[in-house]
Amino acid sequence: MTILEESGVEALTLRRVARDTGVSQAAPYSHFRDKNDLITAVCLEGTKLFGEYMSREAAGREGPDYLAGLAVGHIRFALDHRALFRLMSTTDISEAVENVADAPRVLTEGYLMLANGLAVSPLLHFGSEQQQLDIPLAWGQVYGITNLLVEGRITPQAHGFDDLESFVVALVNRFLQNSPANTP
Amino acid sequence: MTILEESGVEALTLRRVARDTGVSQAAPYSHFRDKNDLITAVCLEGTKLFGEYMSREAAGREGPDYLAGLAVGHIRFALDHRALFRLMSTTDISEAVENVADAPRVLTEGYLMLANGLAVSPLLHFGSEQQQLDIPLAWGQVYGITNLLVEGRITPQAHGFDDLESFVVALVNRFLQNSPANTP
DNA sequence: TCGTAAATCTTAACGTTGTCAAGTTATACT
DNA sequence: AGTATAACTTGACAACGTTAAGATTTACGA
Repeated sequence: MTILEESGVEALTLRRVARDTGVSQAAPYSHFRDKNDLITAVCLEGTKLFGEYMSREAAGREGPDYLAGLAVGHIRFALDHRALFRLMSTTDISEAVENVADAPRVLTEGYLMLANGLAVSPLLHFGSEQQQLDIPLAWGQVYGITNLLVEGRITPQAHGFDDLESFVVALVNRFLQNSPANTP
Repeated sequence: MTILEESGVEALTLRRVARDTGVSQAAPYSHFRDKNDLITAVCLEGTKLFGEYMSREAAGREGPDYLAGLAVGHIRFALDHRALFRLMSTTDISEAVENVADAPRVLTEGYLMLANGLAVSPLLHFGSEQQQLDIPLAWGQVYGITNLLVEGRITPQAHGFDDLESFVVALVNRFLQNSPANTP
């Protein structure tokens, strides 16, 4: 995970890991089935860190603020660990999670934490049959903004904001402002 | 681009391209500076196709429907060409675009077409100073939903829809329903 | 028409990677 | 004490990106 952030994805190689550990080229094969297994393990680590980011930002907040905190944590994690986030976005760890002891904990952290946060947010206290659409909608909103920021396709500066924090907060407020719970 | 869709990204190799063309291993270096140059070229091709998808779906529509068409085209392209979409999402083609003759055309197609579509959509006819936030918000919404669908993290079935089309239409309608232009 | 310059291709080689096979050491348990 | 299991080593293979040196084709002006 250190390699990933210092040298990028293309440097995350089995031989490099072995070299950095001061061990021989084929040694990692005693710990990982193949390279994909290494990547999966890194992604599982990332999932925990991801959950920590979101928990930290959302802690102590309530209602819409809780949701905003999750979004800020989501985006901050992605920007602090771009390569890891990209890797996690395109890696299927579902079959690996089934073989992990603390699978439920891993699952409730990370992405599903956002879904859980949505489930208890005032965004859904509206009673419409369309309300279940708000879960993928809000999830996709955060996920999409995160991706656009990570890939540099949008920037706070291009929209008249000095720092990331204020930009994200403005976006979240604008998003929540549009939600049916706040426009009855 | 055919290789990409039939065998995935890891199969998109200079040597494979040479082999499939019936030419020798180093021949591609007469046409591409390096592998990254190959990828960039493929992404440029993809950008045109991307624009065609969105144009096709949005053609003949107006107002909110135009925006919905763009979204459907966006998502349909990504699902029809997953590997290509993923590659395009994580490739910076900005410096390549500057050296291409029809740069403006390429730019207005693809991602920026969505932004342009937003600029003329009723979503922004509200006069608020926050309106400029709606561009990244709507862009991120479509982009995020697309990613979640491509990576299989959400499915139409999981939300009670039979096919993709109806699911996307419902999402877009729900999204537009929440926009300030429609909740004055 | 001929010759030259550019574009395109070929072969050969280098270093790096993922992966496997065989054998070695160390650790732990009966 | 002996053995099984885990962790490691060396060595090798094919495939990849990339470069160098040279051959071939093509186009085009003298």
